[in-house]
Amino acid sequence: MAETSTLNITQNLTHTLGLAILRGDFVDALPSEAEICERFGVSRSSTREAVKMLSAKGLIRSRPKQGIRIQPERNWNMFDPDVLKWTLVSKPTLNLLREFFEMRLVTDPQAAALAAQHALPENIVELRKSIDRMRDAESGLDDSLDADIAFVTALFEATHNRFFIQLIEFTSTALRVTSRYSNRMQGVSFSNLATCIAVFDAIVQKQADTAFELVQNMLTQMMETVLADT
Amino acid sequence: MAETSTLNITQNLTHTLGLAILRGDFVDALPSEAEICERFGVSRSSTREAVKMLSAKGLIRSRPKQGIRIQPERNWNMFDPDVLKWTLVSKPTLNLLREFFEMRLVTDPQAAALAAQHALPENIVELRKSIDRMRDAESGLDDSLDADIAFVTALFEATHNRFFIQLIEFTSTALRVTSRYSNRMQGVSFSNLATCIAVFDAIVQKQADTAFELVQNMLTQMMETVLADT
DNA sequence: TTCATGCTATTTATATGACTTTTAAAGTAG
DNA sequence: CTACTTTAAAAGTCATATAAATAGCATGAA
Repeated sequence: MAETSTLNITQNLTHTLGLAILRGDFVDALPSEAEICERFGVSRSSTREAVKMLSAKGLIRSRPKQGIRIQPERNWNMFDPDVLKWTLVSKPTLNLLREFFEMRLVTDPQAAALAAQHALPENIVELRKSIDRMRDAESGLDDSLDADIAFVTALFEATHNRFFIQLIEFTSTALRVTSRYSNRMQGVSFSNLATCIAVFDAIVQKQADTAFELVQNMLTQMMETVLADT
Repeated sequence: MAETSTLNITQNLTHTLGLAILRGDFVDALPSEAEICERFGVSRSSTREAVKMLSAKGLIRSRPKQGIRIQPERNWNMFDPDVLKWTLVSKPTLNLLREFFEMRLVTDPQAAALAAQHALPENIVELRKSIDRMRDAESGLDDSLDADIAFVTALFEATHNRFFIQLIEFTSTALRVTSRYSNRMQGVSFSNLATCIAVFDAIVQKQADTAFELVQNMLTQMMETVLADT
């Protein structure tokens, strides 16, 4: 978690409206600025700032006379951690999980392969640390989810590709939210310690193909478990 | 293009500041709100709204007393079309192109495979239309870049996976910007008409593996051409 | 010294009101 | 029926006042 602070008014309104949009509470437009102010008891400044934030994430668009209209889903920035979180919280369907896995099944094996090619000593250090944490987690000395996320983080950082690195937030947000909301997802990430060690070894030895296949197999198996009774 | 309107003050400031951040004009913090107002001759409302937009994209974070600080690059939402555009415009390096291709080399073949599995009749119609446009483009009756983007769009829509669909904006933004700023990228997308037709056929016949390989080969070849003299 | 506690000044956060610009839709002239 | 004009609704912009958060300093006790 670590989200220390009490959210301020603007942040609060942003989350409330964002979640409401994702939940489908509004058909194709939001109430006018004035009405939002009244309904939520906040000033126009805060309302406008919240609207700007949601615009920046592609959810809405506001224009004079037309009001605040919801954008077609294509424009929603699904890789934005907030948007992803609102999506997962509001519609945690099996279908969404399937789509999420379809994406990871592409990105994660390739991340492992790129890591094997581009990893620097400091990346190896981080990977080793995360493996240690996973080992600790097995004996209850560390949190399993946090350890998994640390491994994914170290793995993706080792690719030295900014687009893959961006996916760290994507993946960890999804893991955190789903693990909190769905029993089905408990412990579903890189929980297999033995395989992770094998991936680590492959990366150290710069065996990209091996790393690729190990991760691919691990995810395929995981996906089958999670989506078993579709 | 089609971006009809003159940008308003807030949008303008957002782009100016966003680009400046990506260009590295600010070390680790932006000037204070008050100073931004003065320097750009805009009101505080507009300044704050622009700041909120950039915060929503993960570029900055503003807190009382601390001011407006630039976030670590990990938090930047690279899949946001604006952020991607600013990145490409400000640092169109060969390395960035490499990273972009590494990503497409993973997503596009898998998109083709998923399209073969999940495409509905309407998706086939759109794919066919885009192929027609590419054919037109060859004889100068249509714009080659637009036709390519139409193909990518139809392809990714056919996956029926919202994360892949999100990548449409990512890919088309990158194609549009790079083709405008770099001669090296001229005509670099799906320009090979014959292969695209083959991909289309594979999708129609639900041959996921074939579609996957065709796209992968096409992109690999394209990548080698573009990154030839690294 | 060293650590905690309270003060202060700076910067963003919030609220309010006035005015401007954009634009969909109604109205009007031809 | 078309093309132009008017109107009014809603967001866009500006200015100002006040509140809240907080980094850094100062003060004082152990």
